[in-house]
Amino acid sequence: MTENNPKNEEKRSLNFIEEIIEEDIRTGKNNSRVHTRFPPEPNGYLHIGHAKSICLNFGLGKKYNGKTNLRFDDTNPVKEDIEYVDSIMEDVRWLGFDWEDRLFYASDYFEQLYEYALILIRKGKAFVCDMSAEEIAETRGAPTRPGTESPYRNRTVEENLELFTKMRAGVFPDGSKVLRAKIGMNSPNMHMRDPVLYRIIHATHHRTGDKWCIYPMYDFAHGQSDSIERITHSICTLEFEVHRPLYDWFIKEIGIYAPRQIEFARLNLSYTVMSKRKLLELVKEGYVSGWDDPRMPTICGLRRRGYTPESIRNFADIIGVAKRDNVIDVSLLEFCVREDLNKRADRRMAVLNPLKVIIDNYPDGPGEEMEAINNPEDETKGKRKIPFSRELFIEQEDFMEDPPAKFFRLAPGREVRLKYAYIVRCENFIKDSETGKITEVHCTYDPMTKSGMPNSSRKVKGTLHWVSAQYAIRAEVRLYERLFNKENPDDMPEGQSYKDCINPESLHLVNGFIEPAAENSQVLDKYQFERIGYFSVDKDSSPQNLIFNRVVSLKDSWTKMEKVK
RNA sequence: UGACCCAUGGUGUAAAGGCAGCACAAGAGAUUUUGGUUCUCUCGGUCCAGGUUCGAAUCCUGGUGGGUCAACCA
Repeated sequence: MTENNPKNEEKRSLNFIEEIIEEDIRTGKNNSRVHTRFPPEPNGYLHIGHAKSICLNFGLGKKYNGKTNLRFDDTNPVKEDIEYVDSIMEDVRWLGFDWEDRLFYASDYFEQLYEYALILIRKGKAFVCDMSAEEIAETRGAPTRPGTESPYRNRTVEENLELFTKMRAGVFPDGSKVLRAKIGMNSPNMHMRDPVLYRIIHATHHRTGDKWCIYPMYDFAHGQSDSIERITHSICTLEFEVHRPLYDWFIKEIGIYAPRQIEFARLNLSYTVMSKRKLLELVKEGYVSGWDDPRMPTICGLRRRGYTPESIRNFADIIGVAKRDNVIDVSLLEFCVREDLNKRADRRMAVLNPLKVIIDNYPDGPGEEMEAINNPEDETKGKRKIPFSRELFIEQEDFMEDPPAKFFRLAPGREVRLKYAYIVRCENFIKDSETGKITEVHCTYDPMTKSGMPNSSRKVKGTLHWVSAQYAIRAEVRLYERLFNKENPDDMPEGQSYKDCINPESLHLVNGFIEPAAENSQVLDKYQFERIGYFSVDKDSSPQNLIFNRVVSLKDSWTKMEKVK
C-alpha cells in the first residue's frame, strides 16, 4: 500500500496497536471498519495520562478513516457529576478532537444492560445474593486460594427473576442484595469469581435522575457498552487486562457482538503524580489552588500554564505506545512546548528582577523608539516599536560587580549590547552600604551603535534585554517549578507519602516590568520573554493588572555551567 | 508464594531470523544583536543461562527482575 509511495510515507514504524488494526483491516475483520472510543468516568478532571489515551483513540480513528466516540462510563451516581462531564468535553475539544454526533453515556444503555442481566438469570448464569459486602469479600478467597460459594447461589431462576425485579422496583435497601454472575469461585483470576453485576444504590443519577435504584458495575457495563456501540478496537490501559476474560464471558453468554480489547501501558511522568485520588488530595488539601492550578498535570492545568494542544498532541505522538511500564521524563514534555512556542510565540522584553540603569550621556526626555522583530523564526509576524529612554531596567543577574571571566554581561568597564538599541559601557555603580545590594548602574552609550545603523555591528560579548523605566508597564509574573522534588513521588521511604516531597518552592511570585507592546494581552496569549522563557497570560489577568504564568524557561546553558562549578 | 503481563543506551521507542536506529537527556564545537534557535559531533543499550539456526534483540526452555489482580470504584 505504502510501498509505491516512498515520498509522503517515510515508512514510519507502527506501534503494536496499529499493527493489530492493520492486520484486522487486511483480513477484512469488521468489514475493515475501525471504530474506537474514549470512555472516561465523569468523576474527576482529565490529566496528561488521559491525553495520551485521547490522542491514541481519536488519532487511530482519524488515521484509519474510522470513527471515535466519546462515552461517559457513568455507572456510579454517588461519585459522578455533571461538572466533570462538562470539563471533560471541554478538554477533549481543546485538545483538538471531535466526536461529532457520537456523544454517549453508559447510562443510555441502562435498560439494555438490565435486559442482558435478565438473559443471564434465565440461563441460570446469574443469581441474587443476600450476603453483605464484607461477606462477599471474605468468601472470595485470595489469588492463591479458592473462594467459597455463596449460600444463595442455587436459587431458582424464578426466584432470581422475582428478586431482581424487586431490586429494580426499590423494595430493598442499599447493600441488602446484589446480582452476581454464576461462574465459579476457584478461578485464579479473582474477577471471575462470581463477580457482582448489579448493586442497589438509592441515589440520584446526573442523567437518569431517580429512575433507577440499581446500577450495573463497571465490569458489567463497559464491555457491553463497547459492544452496543460496535467498537472494533477497545483500547484501554494494562490494569484491565485481567478483566478481559470476564468481558469475553459476558459477551459470549449474552450472545452479542465482540469488540477486541487491546491494553497499553499508561503514562507516568517524572516529578509528577497521576492518580485521580492524589490529584484530588492536592486540590482538597490546598497544596495547589485548584484542578487548573498551573502546576497540576491536568489538561486544564496545562492549558492555564500555557501549554498548547499542538505540543501535547506532539508529546503523545513522540512517547509512543507499548505494554511495558514507563516513566517519561518531564523534560520531554517541556521540550515539546518549547519547540512549539519557539515557532509561534511573539518575543517581548520583560524584566523580572529590575535593576536600574542610567545612561549618563543620553538626553533626558521622551527618548526614542527602537524597532524589534516579533519572531525571528517567523517573518510574517512583523515588527514592533519599543520605547528607549535614559533610565532603564535590566535584570539584576545581568550585572556583576566582580564577574568571572566567562560572564558575558554587564560589569564595571565592560560593554554589552542592549538588544535592538545601543552598545553601553558600565562606568560605575551605586551600592547600598548596609545591604551590599547594587541599587543603580551608570553607563554611557555609543550613539554610533544603534541597531540597524551601518556601524552598529561592533562585536560585544553579550546582549541584554531591557525595558524603559519610563514606559514599561508593571506585571505580576508567576514562576513555576516542579511540584515535587522527587523523581518518583509514589516511591517514598517507609512512613512517608508523596506529600512529603512536595516542592515548597514550586511557585514564586515576582513583580516585573514589561514593554508596552504587551499592554493589550488577552488571556492565554503567549510570549517568549527574551532570554527568560515562555509565558502565558493567566485567566486572572486584566488590563489593569497583567498576570503572566511561566510555561517553561528557555534552555539555559549559563546557569547550567554555573551549577557544575 | 497463584494467574496474567512485561523486559533494548540515563529516559522513551524502533528493528516481523540478516548493519541495533530515532527522539529526549547529557557532553563538545560552529553560528547567533536571545548564553535561545539552528547545525555538526560525542557519550551510551539488547536482564541472565542454555537451546534452535549459517546467522537470534527477535524463536524455544529455564531462571532473574518489574508490574497487575483479592471495592456492592472505574
